[in-house]
Amino acid sequence: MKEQQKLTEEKIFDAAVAVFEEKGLAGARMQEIADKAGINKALLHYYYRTKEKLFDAVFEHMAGFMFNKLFGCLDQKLPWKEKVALFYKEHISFLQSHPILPAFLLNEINQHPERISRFFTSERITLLRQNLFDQLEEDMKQNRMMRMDKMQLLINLIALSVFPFAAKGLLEKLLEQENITFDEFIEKRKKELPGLVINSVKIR
Amino acid sequence: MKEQQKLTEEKIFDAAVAVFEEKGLAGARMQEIADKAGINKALLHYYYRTKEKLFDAVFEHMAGFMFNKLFGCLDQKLPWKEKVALFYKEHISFLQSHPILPAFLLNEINQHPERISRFFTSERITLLRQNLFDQLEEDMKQNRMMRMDKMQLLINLIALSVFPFAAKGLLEKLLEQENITFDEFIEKRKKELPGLVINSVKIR
DNA sequence: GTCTATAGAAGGATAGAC
DNA sequence: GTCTATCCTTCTATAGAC
Repeated sequence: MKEQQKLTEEKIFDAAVAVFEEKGLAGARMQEIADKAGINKALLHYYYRTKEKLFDAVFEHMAGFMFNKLFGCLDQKLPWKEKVALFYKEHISFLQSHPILPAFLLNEINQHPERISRFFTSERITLLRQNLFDQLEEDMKQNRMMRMDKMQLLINLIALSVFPFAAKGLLEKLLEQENITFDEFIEKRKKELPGLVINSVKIR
Repeated sequence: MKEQQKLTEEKIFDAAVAVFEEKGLAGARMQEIADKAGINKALLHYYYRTKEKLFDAVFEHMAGFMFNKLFGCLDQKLPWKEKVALFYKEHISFLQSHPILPAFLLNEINQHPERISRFFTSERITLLRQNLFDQLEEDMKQNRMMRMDKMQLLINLIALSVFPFAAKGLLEKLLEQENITFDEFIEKRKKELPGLVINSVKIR
């Protein structure tokens, strides 16, 4: 009954997450999702009507997961240096648990940018300004860091952590030649990035 | 005759580049490529046999285009500071002319990493070591820059320029709220990145 | 709620005329 | 070399029994 239904719907959803993450909307097959969930195709449509609707549910969930986590780290009330340290610690650990999530999201967003409008509301941006940009402005005014465009700084912060995951396939090929694993590379990165970023905006 | 054949094959190829770049292998439709080339589906198969083979030709060409340009900038015999300046000038200008190329390549590489083995040979890596890493090692030894992992530094360099393009759809949504266009954002970035990167590895 | 069987559409590929 | 017409597989979606 209710309990069993929950389980089936969940099994479908989890299988859909796995397949969509790996293959994307266009490349995913309903049959593969059904197989992975241990049920048949008809049940997918019973619970989610269409492939698109199933994908929407998956995308919505994963995008929320990612962005809430990301903004969550940046919203903390902490001095700049500590905020950077916390951000990379938390955020990269999150990415290590979900290594192909960035590639999936970036690709689907490029395909249909309107999908994320709901996550980048003006309220969300206002919050970002209050919790991050105002703080940076204060630090710059006090000469505690180099004056620079705050949005550029935010993108730098994110690029340095997210890009290696978005380019995981490429990076692994590159690292193969150096006899180092992706995980080792990321682990080292997690330690080095905070110092690097703080250094990059230091006034000498 | 020969001349006309060249033109048709070229029209197909160009149309295929446009459609595959936008939709990816799985999302692209032979019909759309044919329409864009101004011919019919049958001709696609006459020239390229299968969708896969057409895609292979497109991918091979675009990947070569991207990586040759990228490594080309880094191979120059120039002091570190000038190399960084040249790299961002050349490389970002290239990306501005091909803004959706990174997203396309990264996605297809994640889907089939073996496709790029041919571009990351041990010879190519050896060249990179000689032309970039050895130089960095020398600069570090002379205390002209902070000691750090050279591969990490290379990825930082690339992440900062490539990520905004790989995340173009997302970034545009974010910038919308700030009333700034993607192009303006990139133009500013092109000016600011060299100083930032050099600063980030400076010894104080 | 879950299954089997199948409809129906889409898309890749080919045959054959010109 | 190029076209029209069509085949055939794949995939989404539904009908209907249990």
